[in-house]
Amino acid sequence: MFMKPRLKRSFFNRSTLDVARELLGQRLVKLESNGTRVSGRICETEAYIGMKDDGCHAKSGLTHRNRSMWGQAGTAYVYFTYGMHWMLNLVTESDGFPAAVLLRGIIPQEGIELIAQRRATQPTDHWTDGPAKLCQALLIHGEYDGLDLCHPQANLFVEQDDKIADEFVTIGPRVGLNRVEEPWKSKPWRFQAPVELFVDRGGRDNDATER
DNA sequence: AGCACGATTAACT
DNA sequence: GTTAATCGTGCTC
Repeated sequence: MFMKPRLKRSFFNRSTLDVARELLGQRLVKLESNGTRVSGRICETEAYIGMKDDGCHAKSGLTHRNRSMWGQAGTAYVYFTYGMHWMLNLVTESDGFPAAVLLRGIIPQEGIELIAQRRATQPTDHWTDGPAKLCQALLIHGEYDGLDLCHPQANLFVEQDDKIADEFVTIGPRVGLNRVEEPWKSKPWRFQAPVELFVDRGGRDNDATER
């Protein structure tokens, strides 16, 4: 099994909307300390863009909590919310401009046994279909805030994988922004790819197990 | 110093 | 569809 290249900083150092769209289909990988790969293909993202965006944490200016958003593209912005949940964002655009893409869902690919353990109380379909759920599955927490995913030795990164064609991408408003004002509340900055697109159609060793 | 609330999840009626 | 869980953060007094 050959390894695909990791996404470079030039991928993240672009318009946040482009990055959010293009991340669909790409593979989020966590390398555990024993070398085990736990990964999934990204199927849902949201863009948060600058201090004017009322839905973006950067709206309140630079604080201890949100400082990672001002970092260079490819930096992780991991924050804690609701007293119990961690969320993973990937910082975009130029160094000094606060913007990031929230990863809201992945389709499990590798390390399934570990994911099953970490998400043991929930059915397969709901292992990684939410921003806090995927952080549970990959054990991503505050120590990852500020991590450079483009550093050659980072144990968390995004690997190149097959793109998702435009015809399959659903674009709509971001979710969970209850008290956010218009026009920000309704900006179509959420990108989704359907789960069916990621099912393994076999073709290699598992033809016999299909059908 | 106090307080309202959150880029959510899981359990429950 | 409704709601408890659970606490750091940012804003007001």
